[in-house]
Amino acid sequence: MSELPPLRDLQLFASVDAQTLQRLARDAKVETFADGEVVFRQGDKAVFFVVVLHGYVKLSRTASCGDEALVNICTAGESLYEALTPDGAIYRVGAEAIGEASVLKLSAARFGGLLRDSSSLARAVIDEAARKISALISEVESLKGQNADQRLAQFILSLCPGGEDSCCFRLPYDKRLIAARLGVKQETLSRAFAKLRDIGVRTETRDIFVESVSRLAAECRGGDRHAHLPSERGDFLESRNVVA
Amino acid sequence: MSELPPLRDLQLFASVDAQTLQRLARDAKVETFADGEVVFRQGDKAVFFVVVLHGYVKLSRTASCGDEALVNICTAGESLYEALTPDGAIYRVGAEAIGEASVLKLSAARFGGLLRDSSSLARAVIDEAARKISALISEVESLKGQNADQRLAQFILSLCPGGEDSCCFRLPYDKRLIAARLGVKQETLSRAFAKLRDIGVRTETRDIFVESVSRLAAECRGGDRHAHLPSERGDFLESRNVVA
DNA sequence: CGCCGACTTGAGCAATCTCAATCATGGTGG
DNA sequence: CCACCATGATTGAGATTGCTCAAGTCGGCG
Repeated sequence: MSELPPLRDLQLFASVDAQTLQRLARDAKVETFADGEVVFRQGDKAVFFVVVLHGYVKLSRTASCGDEALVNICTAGESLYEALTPDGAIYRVGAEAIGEASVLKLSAARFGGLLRDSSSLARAVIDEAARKISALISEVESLKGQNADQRLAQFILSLCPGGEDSCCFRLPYDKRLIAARLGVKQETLSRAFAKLRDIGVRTETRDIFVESVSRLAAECRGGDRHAHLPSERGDFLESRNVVA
Repeated sequence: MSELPPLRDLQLFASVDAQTLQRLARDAKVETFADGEVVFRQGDKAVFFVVVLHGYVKLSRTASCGDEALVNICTAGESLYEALTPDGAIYRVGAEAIGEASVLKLSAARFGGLLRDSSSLARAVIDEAARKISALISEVESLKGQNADQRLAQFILSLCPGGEDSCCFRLPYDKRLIAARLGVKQETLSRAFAKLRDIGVRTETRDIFVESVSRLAAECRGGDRHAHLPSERGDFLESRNVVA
């Protein structure tokens, strides 16, 4: 139970009116989780609307046959909106902290009420949903149309800070999770990393060094086979606001 | 340009207040399309919020390398919400009629304004977004965790009318599209249909006869390997409303 | 030192794709 | 009525991709 941070700083609430923000703050609870701790389970009654404050929270859905599909990895400022069923009654996916993480919990019932009263809050939620949809469409697109190597290339690309054509940075979480996120087995991911080595992507445990971001971007579009149309950076991370 | 149908009858607008509905109707345009006609193109400026009135509209996204991933097939009462980018400026996917179809076009600018003024409309959009998210999560889940046979089984299952354990019905669109929807090639789909024949799913061109729906449901959970946890009907089609 | 977890690598296998041939089926024009 | 074609669907054979299982490496850390 740590201090309540200013809600205004969260992307989700950036343009919500002050009064609503104040009301939200009134019953907001902050909770911290250690690595691997469960935020909520798939099937639980959805009593809270949850927003990530810091760290990463993994959303995954386990099918009746037992295998688990990673749905998203949410980070600071994102809600766990996609965890809710369309009727908002239960969580359709489970949520678990990756590394230490803290979240904001808002009473779902009260949140629903504020949604009715505040158009800026409603708008914020609509924008948030649009971002989630956008990210999911990107995921479906890459699952259907790209092989493991290309998906990894795109993922790394999405992590590259803009600006320089060569860059280095650290992977946000371990390779087991990256594999799950890309929808492949760890062994396959490992081999994909090996292939990227040939086009100037060096990896050292968790550190990545990209020789040429543009070279990498070309890889996403299919190695060397085709090569036209302007590049378009994939959005494993997203931003902005929606509808009209 | 046909008659404007009562907006109230569309699932999307079912619980929107009368005044807003009236305002929506004021500038709503109905447009009809023949099979294969383009409703809008990927990258177009998003000047309309579009809702399907009847028939099917295919949403697909073509990557820079040219191959096209089917994102969704929308039917009566559904909006083409997921076509919008998070900032609502352009369409991130293209829309095309499958067979004859008609849609409602609402000025995006005006729609945005009404969204601010009417909490019931905002709520309707939030619910719609939640349904889209739910469907997309199901799709990601099945792409990551199931093979082609299981995906087809689940798809057919989602088309079975409830009630009887055996049933027959007609496929809503041709196998080319079903293949795209499931993310496999037509040949693979054809072989998957052949396998389902062994477990009592007979196909005659476009007509399907399912001997035992429960037998089919078992197939989705992994053929015969595992068999616990209560069944849960996949949602290629969805319904209901959201967020506490 | 020795174990453990995370990662890598190898070899064989299964699922899916690709390319190509074949088979309805429905419509068209003679 | 029939020959002919176009389209969608099926089937086969071989190439690819990714998976499984198993072994091996590497870096902490007790």
